Amino acid sequence: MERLTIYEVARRAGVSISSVSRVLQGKPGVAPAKRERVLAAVKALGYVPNGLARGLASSRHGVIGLIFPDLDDPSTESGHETLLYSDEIIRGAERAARVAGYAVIIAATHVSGGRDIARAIGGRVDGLVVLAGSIAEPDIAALAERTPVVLLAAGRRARGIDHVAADNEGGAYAVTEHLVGAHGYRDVIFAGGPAAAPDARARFVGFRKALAAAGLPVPDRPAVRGDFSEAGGRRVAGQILRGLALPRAIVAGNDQMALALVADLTAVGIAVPREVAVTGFDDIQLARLVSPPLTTVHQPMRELGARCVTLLLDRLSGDEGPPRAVVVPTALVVRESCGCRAPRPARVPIAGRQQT
Amino acid sequence: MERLTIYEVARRAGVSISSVSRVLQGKPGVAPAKRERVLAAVKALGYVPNGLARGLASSRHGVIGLIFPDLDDPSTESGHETLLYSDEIIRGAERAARVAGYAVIIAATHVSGGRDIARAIGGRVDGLVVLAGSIAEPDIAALAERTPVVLLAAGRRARGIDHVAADNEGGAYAVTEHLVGAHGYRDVIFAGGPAAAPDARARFVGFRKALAAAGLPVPDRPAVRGDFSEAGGRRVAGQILRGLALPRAIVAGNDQMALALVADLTAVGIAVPREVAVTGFDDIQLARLVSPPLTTVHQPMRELGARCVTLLLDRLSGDEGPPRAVVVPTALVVRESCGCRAPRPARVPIAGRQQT
DNA sequence: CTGTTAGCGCCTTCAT
DNA sequence: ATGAAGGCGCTAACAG
Repeated sequence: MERLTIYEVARRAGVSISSVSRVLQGKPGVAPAKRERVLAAVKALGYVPNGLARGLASSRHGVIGLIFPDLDDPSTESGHETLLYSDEIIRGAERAARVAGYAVIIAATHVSGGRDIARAIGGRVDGLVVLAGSIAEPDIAALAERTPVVLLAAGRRARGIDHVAADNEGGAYAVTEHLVGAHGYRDVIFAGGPAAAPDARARFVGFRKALAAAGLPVPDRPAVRGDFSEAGGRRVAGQILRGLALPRAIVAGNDQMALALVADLTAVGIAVPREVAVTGFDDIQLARLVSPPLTTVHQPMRELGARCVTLLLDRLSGDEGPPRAVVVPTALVVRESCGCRAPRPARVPIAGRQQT
Repeated sequence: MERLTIYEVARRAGVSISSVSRVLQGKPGVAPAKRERVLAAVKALGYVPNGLARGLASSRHGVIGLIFPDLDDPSTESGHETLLYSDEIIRGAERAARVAGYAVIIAATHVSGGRDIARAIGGRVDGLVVLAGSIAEPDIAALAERTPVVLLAAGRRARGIDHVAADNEGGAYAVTEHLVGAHGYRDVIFAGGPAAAPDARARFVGFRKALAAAGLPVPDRPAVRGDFSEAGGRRVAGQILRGLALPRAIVAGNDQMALALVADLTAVGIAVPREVAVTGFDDIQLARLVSPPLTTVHQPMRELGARCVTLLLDRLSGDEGPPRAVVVPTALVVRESCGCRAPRPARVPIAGRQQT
């Protein structure tokens, strides 16, 4: 692990470091022969330019920071379903970044709050993608003054900050419409998420609009409310079973709740979707594995991550326009929990079953 | 976003840049009064040291690289269950790193293979944590020559490279023993993962040992084999239903397969666990949401990520000892798919059900 | 305790 | 087309 610098390469190739630098950056103005020799030397030595020095000299980090909430931290607004997808978001962001020659650095906000992350990665990135809930709004604003920032999935778009979000309202509208339209259910309720969560609100809005469009009575607020977690779903199930009249269909605020709902409903002998239809939101992996497969709304997490990065890159390359708000479309995924009959994979007849 | 350097802070505080530097690094040897003034200036200016310059000067990036396979890339050994957890791994790694003052940079390997990532982040990290399957072994070896590398979840520990893995064998042993011991099942089969996957093999080994310990016949290879994916699980279900005699219990190579198995078995009217018990491996979130809740083996993904980082940090701080192989314990999670009766949450009697 | 002075490794004018 | 030389912002000896 000896130090290997551009000087070494230059010496090996018998040229000046300038030429090496030029070749490495693919800049023109280097004789083909020389270029070959440099390349050969680089390969022979296994030389990789020092990103630090390179960045310092060009005053460009080549790195984008990704800030997301610390899941284990009880003080953060956790339970937010977005968290479940940070993996996908990260991948989407990473890919978009790499295409543009950027790396992605990640940081989870800690208890201490947003001030920390400034120190943690503030000095080593060109820009930041901040997941909603990871940093308090005032802190974000402060951050945004010194660094380009794109907010992901925040509700009310912070003033003056670029913003990317999934079309929660449209998605909720779509499922609800499917329920009342395609299936003709009239008694449909919404199992909401945390009152504070922007996504949860947007979904409820979509739900109401769909109801209104169908000429059905529009509730002022969710019939029941969970917290986007499995526990929330169970609690909601309890509420429904205990007090409410059983509705014909339930639009759950997210898949986790929907799944828990289905589980608890089924456990007490209520058939889903025959007696009660249930839909989710997010399209988590197991939504299609459970029985019945969950009809839900797909969130393009990867694309969300990617869009954040491209937006950020635009800013980095000098885009000075007014703050943008990008809405990434969601998609209705019809499976069976709504009452539809999806084509099931052919079942092979059972061959031999010994024991019982 | 004007440039703000240490000089500005020094001027504002009426001291030399050295003092500012010392204060910022928490080094001793600065008069309390001066220290205060510096801190005040820093805060007033909102100064954040440039990580690039800092790194260059101290020849320490303060960054750890995390390499994992690109999921969408068909050429990578995907379907590997570890991938499902990269999120958890990342979080574990990030936290451990942050505690030590390091940031984490991530990169997914692309089709092009491992050579790329060297350029991508090679020059900007102090060390690398490489998830198995993301880079071909020879490339890893090459990498490890220039940078400290820790391998995560690789099978045969590459020669001379630090290595961290979950106790797959022990976990498989534990579930299997539970099945044959606690439940007394004798006809137990193993639904394997990809033949090449090291984890899959280790789990099979544990399975066999448990069988041997119980005095049962030990198969040479998995009765059926999937690929760790949901599709794999379905395929396995097909095989079992079609050709094999139905066993009393199935130890699936991972949760995804187990879940798909349960779904397909149930779909054709086979009761789980009454007729066939099924167990998984990994303990993914929904393992406990499905019905019946899945008995499985918990993989401490977060801890795996953290251990990789701490191991790496040891190396970075000069540990020159022989390569280490850390095995992180797994844990049996008994739920219901094995035939156990977990305490179910109390069911509230149904209040009012209108429509049917 | 404090300030001065070299670099860290590379990019980038600027001459040649 | 090519090389020489001056920073980029900071840390780390080194003198005071």
